Amino acid sequence: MEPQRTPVDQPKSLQVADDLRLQIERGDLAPGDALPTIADLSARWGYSVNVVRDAFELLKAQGLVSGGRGRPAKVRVPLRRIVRSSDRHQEEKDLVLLSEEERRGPGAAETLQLQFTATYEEIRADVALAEAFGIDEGAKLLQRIYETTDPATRQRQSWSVSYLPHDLISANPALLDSANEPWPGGTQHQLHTVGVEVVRVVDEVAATMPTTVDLKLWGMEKGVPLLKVRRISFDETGRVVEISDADYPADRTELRFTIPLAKW
Amino acid sequence: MEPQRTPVDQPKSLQVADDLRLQIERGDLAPGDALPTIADLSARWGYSVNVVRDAFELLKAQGLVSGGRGRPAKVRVPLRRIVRSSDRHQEEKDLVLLSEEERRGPGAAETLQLQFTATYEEIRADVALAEAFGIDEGAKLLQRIYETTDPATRQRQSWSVSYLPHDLISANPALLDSANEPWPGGTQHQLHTVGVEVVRVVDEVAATMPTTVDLKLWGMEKGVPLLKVRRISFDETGRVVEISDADYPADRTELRFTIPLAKW
DNA sequence: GAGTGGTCTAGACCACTGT
DNA sequence: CAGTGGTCTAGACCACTCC
Repeated sequence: MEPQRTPVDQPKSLQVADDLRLQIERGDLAPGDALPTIADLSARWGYSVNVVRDAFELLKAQGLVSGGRGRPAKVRVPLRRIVRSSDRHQEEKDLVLLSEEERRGPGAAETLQLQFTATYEEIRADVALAEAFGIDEGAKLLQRIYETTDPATRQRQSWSVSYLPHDLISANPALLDSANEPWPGGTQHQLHTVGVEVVRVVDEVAATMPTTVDLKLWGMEKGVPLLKVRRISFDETGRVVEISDADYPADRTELRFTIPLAKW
Repeated sequence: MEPQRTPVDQPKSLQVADDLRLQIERGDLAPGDALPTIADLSARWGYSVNVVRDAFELLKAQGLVSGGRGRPAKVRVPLRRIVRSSDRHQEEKDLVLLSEEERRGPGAAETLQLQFTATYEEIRADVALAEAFGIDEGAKLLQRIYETTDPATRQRQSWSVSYLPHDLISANPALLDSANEPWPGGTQHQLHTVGVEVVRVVDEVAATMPTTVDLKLWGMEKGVPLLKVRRISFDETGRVVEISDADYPADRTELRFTIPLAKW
């Protein structure tokens, strides 16, 4: 007989992590349940405590476990997700963002109200923006930064920058004043007041991991991606009239796009 | 004078990681550049090598650094992203998925061809699916699993399950045979052959971190989220005619939704 | 205060890459 | 082969939570 090879030869920390992950996926460990302690697992497996700690860290990076520092590690319990729907193409108006079902369902008592801030600034188009708009570099743009926060948890729910060509909107000075936010009807309405009609919107969706800075800024836990949406708005002539970049934490956000289909 | 408090009191591993991150963000370290070696950084900071290793691990989890095992760690170089566009609501047809610009741009010589597999199976609706479709639990469904792979890198590019109520489509036996994939015109066309017209599609987009299993399955690196899309298709009567769940690796995928806007 | 996880050290050994 | 990062140990100390 040949000596039996170790079946998989996985690192010890992976063995421990996978065992716990399977317990979580099977439901043996339910959301909110405390994991066995590090010392416990260390003794049970006969591995160094650091091995178990590495396993915990891996599970946190995978978004399966939360906790720490004095508290036992727990199976992460999913947060309620706010639905960002393309039906209302007016992010500024999105102070109540729950879907119909959720608004009518249980727990709708505390009608989730998000705190809202807007900051305006006039800037000059850099190369990237100039190209995206199809305008000259250095052209004046109105930059607007929006941020929504859940007052209950004091956690940021969204952050976005949007750019509007200045000459598009200078006809209506009210548009240049952030004190008018939130504008009823959103950007669509704002542009309408200066004779621009948005007829098409393209959303590009990506996801990345937050940096250490982001984690603090958003009050996120490790293992939660950031959803990144670049929205480009076009008017009837195909001209780009607004570009916005928005970030949403993936554990509190669901993006919903409703698309009417062309008939076959 | 009071003794000066340490300005931030960050963990050493965070100090090192943040310093490297800033160098990357500033461009001092460009994509593809090798980071200083662990031993090097350890000596320079006067910290234990394990501290620097923790820093590297953090940067990998943030998707900023790739590498390891014999090779020096390097600043991650962004992959080319395949655009999944809502314009073509026929994932089965999406064998060429590059955007217009990319198809015409440089590097379009090797017209990216994805390998495609489909697996059909008849199943019974569980509680969740029954509710989602608004049909009885235990009703027959056609389950189709699609997978696309980039033959060049042998990496999986997408994976999806879709469900169709069996009684909807049994009128056309060809629909039950996976040998007919990829069906020209996709699900829309397939349903059309049995008199069903899809008029509305709702895409729900979320993002999570891949588990250890996913990492191997997709050949992904740490620090890359998975994009998850649930697509629900409705016919003229508002009935749900198809549900599909698709996963895409966020480093190789961009989702694009084009939405025609209602006039103000 | 007892118990939790988080950080860190010093040092060992290994797997892999390049030459 | 030398040099890289990956895994692991044994043990120390700390920050925090809960009783």
